[in-house]
Amino acid sequence: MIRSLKGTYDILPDESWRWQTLEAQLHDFMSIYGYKEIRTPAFEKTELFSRGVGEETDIVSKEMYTWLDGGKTNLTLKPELTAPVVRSYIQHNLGALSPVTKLYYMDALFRRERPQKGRQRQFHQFGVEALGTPFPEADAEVIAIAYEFMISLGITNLKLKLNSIGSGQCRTAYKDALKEYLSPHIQELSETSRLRFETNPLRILDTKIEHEIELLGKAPDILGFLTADDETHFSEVRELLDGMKIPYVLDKRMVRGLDYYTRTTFEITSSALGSQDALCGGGRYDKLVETLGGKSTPAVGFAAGVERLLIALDEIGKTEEPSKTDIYFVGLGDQARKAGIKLVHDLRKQGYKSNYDLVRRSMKAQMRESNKSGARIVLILGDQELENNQIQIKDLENSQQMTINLDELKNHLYKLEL
RNA sequence: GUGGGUGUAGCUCAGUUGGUUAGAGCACCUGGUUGUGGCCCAGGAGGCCGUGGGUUCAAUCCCCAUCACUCACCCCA
Repeated sequence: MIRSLKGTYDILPDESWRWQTLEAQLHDFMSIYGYKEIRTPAFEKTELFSRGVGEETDIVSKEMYTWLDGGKTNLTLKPELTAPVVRSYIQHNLGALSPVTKLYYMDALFRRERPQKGRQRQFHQFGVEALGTPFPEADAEVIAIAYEFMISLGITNLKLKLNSIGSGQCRTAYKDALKEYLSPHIQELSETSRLRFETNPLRILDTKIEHEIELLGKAPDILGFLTADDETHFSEVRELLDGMKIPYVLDKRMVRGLDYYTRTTFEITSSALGSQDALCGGGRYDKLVETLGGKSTPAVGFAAGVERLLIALDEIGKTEEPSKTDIYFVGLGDQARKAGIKLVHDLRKQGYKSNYDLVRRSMKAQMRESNKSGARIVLILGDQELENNQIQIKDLENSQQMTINLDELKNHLYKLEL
């Protein structure tokens, strides 16, 4: 038997309606905020990610599905969505149409990791990017979208974590200060932390090892290194969030895994998830457009994990699947079945969700099927009714049944508000 | 890449201290007289007990390997 690959899975009919619902909610929500959808290809040149996301990140260094196309071009299944969106933004010069470009997406992405709860190799994210503005209003709007969308879905136990990692100059200064603080303790650090000490010291802040956390408690504070401008920006973001009554906690140890972030970073977690508890992560990336060859364009955005959202929604109880069918036709005998097919065809053209038996089963079986289908109304047609141009109409909720003239069927259905 | 757990029916799981026809619940199918669902009752279909090897008179059970799934680490959505 050929099975789906590790870390990939099928969304089966029992599950797919939840995805459809979520997608519909997303589209509605984004139109309220004035964001437009963008869709980019499933694969890109590898260079886009190594340059955009950062050579040293885990994503680029060990998680990408990369191959040589036609023996010469290095391609990669997208492991991340911001870089492709920015690539498209530059390529089509979207910035020329308006000072601010507000985009959203929902898409599949690919990372070669060991799967676990809330982590697959092919998974889905939705997210937004607001390109073209350096102002805190944009940070606040993007954070508000992430937070309020989850609230609107009914997810509880949300925790919004906020931080600022400053911009260029102060980051360099902070890195030095952090290294200076840590260097006398370098023997106490774990192997990975020692490696990061050389490659990317900020990531040491991410550690989950107890004694390292303790050690870092006395480390210099990144907020103390922010330039005056960075500081103003950050406090305005907070002020705007306060004004919108969006609750957050400051987490100065939160450093996002991708290289392109500047200033504001944030993350939303939920205790409904397992160990992979981040529902959403994002922040400002003022240098990325430039890095990818566009003109200097400040921007801010986030991405959220769709599978994780669905897990969180599971925890608060499943919603009912919307009714599958309204009308079920039960036919007795060849003539009636044939007449029924024409009748159902007609009803379907009028938009009624209607079904009939495709395997020529007994009446009892057809009645059972009608019940299972969730139909409210059963139409029963046999030789007797056929002769008299009549049909039986049965309400499955109260078991009331009556014989009506076929010509009056539409009126009856209309009255039932189906 | 590393570690733990688990592989028996479509699903959730029993079970055999190694012994001949491997079980339950749910789901599915067919019936319970003439053309009527849900509840109930009866019957039925559906398993190389993950795969390969070893021990044994005998393995679904014990041993080894392997694969898959799963959770966790790393990291992230």
